Amino acid sequence: MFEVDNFDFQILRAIQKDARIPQSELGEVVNLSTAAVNRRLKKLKENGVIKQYTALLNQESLGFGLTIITNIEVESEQIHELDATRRDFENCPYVQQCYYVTGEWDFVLIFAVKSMDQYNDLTRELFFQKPNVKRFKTLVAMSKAKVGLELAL
Amino acid sequence: MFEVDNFDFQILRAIQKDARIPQSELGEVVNLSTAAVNRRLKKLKENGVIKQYTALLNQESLGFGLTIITNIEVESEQIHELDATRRDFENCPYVQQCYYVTGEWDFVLIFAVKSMDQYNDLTRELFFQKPNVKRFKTLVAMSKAKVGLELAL
DNA sequence: CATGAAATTAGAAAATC
DNA sequence: GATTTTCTAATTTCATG
Repeated sequence: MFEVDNFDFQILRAIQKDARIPQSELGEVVNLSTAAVNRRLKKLKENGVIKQYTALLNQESLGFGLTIITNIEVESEQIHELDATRRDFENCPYVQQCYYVTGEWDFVLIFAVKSMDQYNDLTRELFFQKPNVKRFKTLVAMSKAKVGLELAL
Repeated sequence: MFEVDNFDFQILRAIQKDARIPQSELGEVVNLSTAAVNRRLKKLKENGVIKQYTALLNQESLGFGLTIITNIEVESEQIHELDATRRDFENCPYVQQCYYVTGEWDFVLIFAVKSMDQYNDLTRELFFQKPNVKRFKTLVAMSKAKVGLELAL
C-alpha cells in the first residue's frame, strides 16, 4: 500500500477544498517547492490516492432539485442476484450513490432527480419490475445540510 | 436564475468526469474556441452553477475504510432544536453528508470513519449526549457500489 | 450579447543539481 | 529535496458578427 506522509496529507486537505489551487501556493502552504508538490500530486494520482478531479455542480440550478434516499430490502441475498441488483442500481444515471449495507436494509440509494414524477418512474423501473426487490422505503430530502465526499484528514 | 445552454451542459458533463481537462480539449468536444470555453467556465463558476472543484480521494488508502449510514429520529421538530441538531451533525468532520428528510426518519447521515470504535465514540458524542436525538439506526456499508455526486446531465 | 484569433501571462512538468 | 528551464494551458485583448 502506498505510504502517505504529512506533506501529502496537507496537500490532499488543500485540494479537497480547491482542486484548482496552483502548485506554487500549495508549496507555500506545505513548505515545499512547486516541483516537490508536482511530483507528489503525480504520485498520489498514479497510486489511486487521488481518484478523480471533479467539479461539484449546483443541483438546483441544473434542474435536479430533488434528492431522495431510498432504503431497499432484497428477496434473495444470493451473490448472483445481489450483483445483478447492484448493477441495475449503478447503471441508473439518476442514482448518485449506491451502498450495499448490513442492518435493517440491504441497499441505500441516493437519487438526484428532477421531479417526483421522475422518481416514481424510476421506482417502477428499478423496484417494482425487479423481482429481487422485496420492499423499499423512500425518504425525501427537505434540505441537504451537508453534501460532499471530503475526508476529515 | 442563470441560464445554462447546451454548450454549458456539455462543458459541465465533461468537467464532472475530469475537472482537469484542458480548455482546448473542451473546446474541441463542444466545438467552441478555448476563449469561449474559458469565458463560460468563468461565468458558471461565478453564478454558482459550478460550486467547487474538488479532488475525490480514496478513502481506503487514507484509513477511512468504514462508511456508515445512520438514520435519526429527533425528539422535537421545533425549528430551533432542529437547527441546533443539524449544526451539531454538520460540524462533525466525520459526517460527510447530512440530509434532513421526511418520512420514517428525520436525518440521514453518512459517516466516513476509521473504525467501529471511532463510530461508537461519535454516537456517544452526537446522539446519546444530545437530548434531541430520540433514536437512531446504523447501517454499515459493506461495499460502496457507486459513490459520487455527479448529475445525469 | 456573443464569438474566434492572436498575444500575453501563468501554471505545470521536466531536467538538472 | 530545491532551482531553473521548457512546455503547456489559461487568460486577456482586440476585432468581428
